[in-house]
Amino acid sequence: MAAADHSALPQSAVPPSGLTRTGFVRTIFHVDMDAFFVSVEELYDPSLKGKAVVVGGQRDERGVVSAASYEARKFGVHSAMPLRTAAKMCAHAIFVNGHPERYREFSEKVYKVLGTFSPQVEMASIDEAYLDMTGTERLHGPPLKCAHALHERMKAETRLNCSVGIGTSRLIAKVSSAQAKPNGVLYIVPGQEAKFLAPLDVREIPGVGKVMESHLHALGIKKVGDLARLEESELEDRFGKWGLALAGKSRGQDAGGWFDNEVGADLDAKSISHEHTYNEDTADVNQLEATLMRLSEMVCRRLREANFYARTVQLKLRYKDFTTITRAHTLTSPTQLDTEIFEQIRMLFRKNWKKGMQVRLLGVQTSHFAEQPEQINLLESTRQQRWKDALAAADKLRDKYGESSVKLAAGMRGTFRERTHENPASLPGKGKSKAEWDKTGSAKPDSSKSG
DNA sequence: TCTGGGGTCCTAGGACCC
DNA sequence: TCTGGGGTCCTAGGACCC
Repeated sequence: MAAADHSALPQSAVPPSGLTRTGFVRTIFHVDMDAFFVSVEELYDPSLKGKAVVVGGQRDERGVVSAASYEARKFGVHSAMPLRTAAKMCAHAIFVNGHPERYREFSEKVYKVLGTFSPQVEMASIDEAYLDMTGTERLHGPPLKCAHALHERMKAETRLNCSVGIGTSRLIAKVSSAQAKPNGVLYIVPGQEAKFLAPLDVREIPGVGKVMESHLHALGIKKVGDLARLEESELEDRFGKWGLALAGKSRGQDAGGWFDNEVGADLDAKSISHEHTYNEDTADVNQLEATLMRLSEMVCRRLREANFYARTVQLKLRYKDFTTITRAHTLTSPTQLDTEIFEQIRMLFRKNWKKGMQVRLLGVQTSHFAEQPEQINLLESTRQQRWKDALAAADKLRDKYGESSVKLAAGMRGTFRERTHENPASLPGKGKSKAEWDKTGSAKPDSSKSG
């Protein structure tokens, strides 16, 4: 593609300057809950209020911070920081284990409140959402008034604070909600997008992380305004497709990829995975394969819930020194059966694990989903049906009595050993273990389940 | 400071086909 | 013997987000 041929840019779905195809200015809200995990924990334990709180695990554990209270942030603690680092920076902080069920529950409450303002709601993660409020002025009044009403209703219904950003694109809404934090509302008037963005650090643009930031800094580009002054063709030459999107973003446009989707468009999951990091590295084959069995089961269970059949199975293997490999295999016939997924995973593991090498993390990922597997011969399919029935029954038991109540015989041997000394919390009667954190809540809440 | 878990999207090379 | 290009699928790795 010629660099100057901008007609090929991916801007057809949303024309520049926030106009819809029919010519109206789009009004997008981005609603972001303030310190979501911490705030939910405070509702369960009010004594945490106003204190330095770190959610994600205990101070001496292998792991990272999921969320930190504003009090803890004053000491430099932020999410994704190792727990042990956080403990050093903020010795008096209170460390709290995460409770994903609680967050999912509150996420659904949030979703319900948002649904009373617009039919086009899209949960972008467990604690943030986009709303298309285009054309709702008659019903809800002008954007700022509406946003304040939303803010109040959210507080009344969930006892949680949020921040709201309003703009003519997802990008502007998202960036402005971040500027509005905490507990604020910010409206970027149509036409003022570039002016609003110009003084911000390039890092404020969603999609610009550590690496891109340092590339840009090397070019002397620090602020979004610097970026906007550059020629699109130069950005494209240097950074390819991404550079082109970046040029659009610097002017406030939803250029390319997911950003161009209509708000609320139904996006099917592309992959389902589970992984586990050991508290202590191990080279014990039994323990390793038992973990792979357990991860395969967890993944397959979710495949069945979603009625997906996976064609591609991927093993993730991280050694003591943090070097990480992934090895994938694509099946001729898609599946959602524990035994078949595990068989592939175990083959990949045996072929690629360097025997005796200490392992830090194992992961199982499935992707390339199909609705139904191609039908194979009759004998094979009745055999599979029996497995399916058995697994459905097992899923039900797990719902009733907990994740650890049912085990397939093949996974028994090493599994028991692993569970007893590495993971006592997952024994019957002790509730869900941290290892079984299941962030399905990060996807859009499933209204068919909740209502 | 010693680095979680669940995702998405992009790149790049090789195989294979037309 | 030299010389193609395009398209699609698969795999591995990496940046990024919450």
